[in-house]
Amino acid sequence: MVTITDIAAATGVSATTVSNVIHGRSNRVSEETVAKINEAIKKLGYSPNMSARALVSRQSKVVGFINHTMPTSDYNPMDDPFTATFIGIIEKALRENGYYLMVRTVTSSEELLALLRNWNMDGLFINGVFRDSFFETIDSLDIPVVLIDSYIDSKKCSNVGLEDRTGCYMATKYLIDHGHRQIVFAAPPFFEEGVVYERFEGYKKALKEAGIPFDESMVIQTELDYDSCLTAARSILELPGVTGIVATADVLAAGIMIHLRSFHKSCPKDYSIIGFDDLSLAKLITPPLTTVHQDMNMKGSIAVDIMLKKLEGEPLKHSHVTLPTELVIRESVSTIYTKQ
Amino acid sequence: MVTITDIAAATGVSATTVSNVIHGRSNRVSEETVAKINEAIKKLGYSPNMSARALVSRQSKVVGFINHTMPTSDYNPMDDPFTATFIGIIEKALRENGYYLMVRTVTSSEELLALLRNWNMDGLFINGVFRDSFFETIDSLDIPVVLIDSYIDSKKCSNVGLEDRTGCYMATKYLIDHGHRQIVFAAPPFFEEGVVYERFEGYKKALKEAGIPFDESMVIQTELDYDSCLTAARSILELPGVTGIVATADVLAAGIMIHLRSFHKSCPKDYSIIGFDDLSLAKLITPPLTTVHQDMNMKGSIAVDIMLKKLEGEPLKHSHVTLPTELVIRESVSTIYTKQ
DNA sequence: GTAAATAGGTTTAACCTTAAACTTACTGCT
DNA sequence: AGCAGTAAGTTTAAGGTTAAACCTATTTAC
Repeated sequence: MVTITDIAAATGVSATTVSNVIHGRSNRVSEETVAKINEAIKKLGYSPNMSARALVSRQSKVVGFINHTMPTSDYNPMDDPFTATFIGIIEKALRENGYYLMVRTVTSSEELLALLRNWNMDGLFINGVFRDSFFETIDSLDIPVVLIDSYIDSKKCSNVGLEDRTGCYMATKYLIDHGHRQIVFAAPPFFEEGVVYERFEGYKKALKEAGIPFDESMVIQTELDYDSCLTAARSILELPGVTGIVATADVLAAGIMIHLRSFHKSCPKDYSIIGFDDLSLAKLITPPLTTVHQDMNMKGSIAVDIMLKKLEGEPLKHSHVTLPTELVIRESVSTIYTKQ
Repeated sequence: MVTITDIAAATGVSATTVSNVIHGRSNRVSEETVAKINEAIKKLGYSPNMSARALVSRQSKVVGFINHTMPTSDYNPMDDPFTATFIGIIEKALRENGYYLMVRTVTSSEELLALLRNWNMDGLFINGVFRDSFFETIDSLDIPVVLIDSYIDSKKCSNVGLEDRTGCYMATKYLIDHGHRQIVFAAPPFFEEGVVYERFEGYKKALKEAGIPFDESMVIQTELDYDSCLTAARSILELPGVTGIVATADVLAAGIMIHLRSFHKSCPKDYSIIGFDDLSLAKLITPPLTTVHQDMNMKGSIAVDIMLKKLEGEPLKHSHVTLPTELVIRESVSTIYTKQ
């Protein structure tokens, strides 16, 4: 391993002088020496030992991407295509700015705190649903934190999220405007807080505005995998009069659609379905899925932009960003003409 | 920050003794002291400073997940759903064994070497196509390396891959067995080496066995995004007599399928299509896609298993693992009856 | 002409952890 | 009694880097 001392020895100066050159403090070093040192660095192939730097400077240049899950869950958070895309985007931006990305799943506050002590991380992206107790831990940290899709109110932590409520409101309203009155809300079982809660509120708001009474039995809780969608489809079949379905994820919409078809119910003839996310999948299924679009690239680049500004100590005005959603109209919704 | 010295002070012993307890070398410490120290660790909330450990021990407990791309490319390697799932799987296993995962994209040997010097990584997963020069660098490393889907022959590096050739052979043969003779091979433009090359060989082998002359014009090079699939579909339409399509990715198969439909060509009536990967997508499109299945969870867990064994210094017998593929028959292929 | 400032450095100590070498008190054996 | 062996530690040095304090020769200011 080539160290700063090796460079110093090779150029006949002290380690500190090499360090000064590396950090661009060249006002303290003659041009000639700077040139000599840079040459030696190149020739000997020196790169800094980040551990030593972290130890002395208490800054590691490591940013964590944290997934928070329940201890019991063996759900793979990376199965979500958005999480993955997101990581790709932030890794690139961090790298271009001299930072490194460590990916980690934690199940408790203690694990998170231990992780931070382990690595002296400079900043944190935190993804996933979490309880209030976990939030308190996050809010007490003194490093930059950017939350993703979190609905917890914090002065310190930034958040990058979506107009979930409005998005789902638009989707539901679109169905209502097309004559649907009996509309199922299909979602994974996280109604108490966060993204699903907000979307649920949007759904209920659209119903209320149209004077349609909210019916608890219209809520279908389901996991997102293919088999769970079958169960969801069965439940929907048992509800009389349903013509519309709002699903909080495209995979859910697509899964329900395909299983309904296996029961000889077609979309949009028998059921009109709207998804959420606008995955590439949405265009590829038949019929193409009407869905609420979210711009993942935007989400990623805004999140990393906030992080980098925080890391460089720039003051931020808007650190709670809520990105707009957009209803993308394709062919999974039909109009119902009611006799009147 | 609570350090080992704080624990030492709190319990009235030396730092070394605390270190010994932490590392389970308790034969050198009395039971009473062990208990006292453990209590203090818990109470004060000590976790080791990994930087200091790495500095002195030259082992960082960091494993890198490296994507190799061309410097010019702004393709996001994480957009591939497999890469993401893979990362999720290995992160979990590494975590359970006391390791940390750093995700990084590199574009050259120099970047990789610098990264290794930066962090003293203990091991490396390397993903993506790479040239021979890059391979030489990898092969010269003295830490465990597990390659993913690489076809470069190395004694030192392990590899976890797929029976790509056989998979694509089966797909092509399946089309031939169903009466198809004019079969397009659609793939991204990496034919010189690696995964695509192997699949291409499988395609040609099936053709040859059936006595069908290979026709260069049947090869369609295309990127995987939705719009590129349109171009690919157009090219296919211009080829007279084509009835079958082998695509090296499900997204490609699905994209071509949907665009062919926009030209009023249906699958499997006008074109029979086979994909590769068996993404969740494959079940959700219409018609459900016949495709070559690969078991990503298996791939991930085998890869991380090899890595962990290597990290613990266990000797390995089989470190080049080629996972079998399986043709999953759905509904995107029809039989052609030729008059004779 | 002399003090002050500046250029261009060097020396030292610290960051936290660990391995190696060293110490001390006691037990057991002959 | 004398010695080896062991239990239970401690001390020291090292790992690579950096900030703070220090040093020396030359230049500038008046």
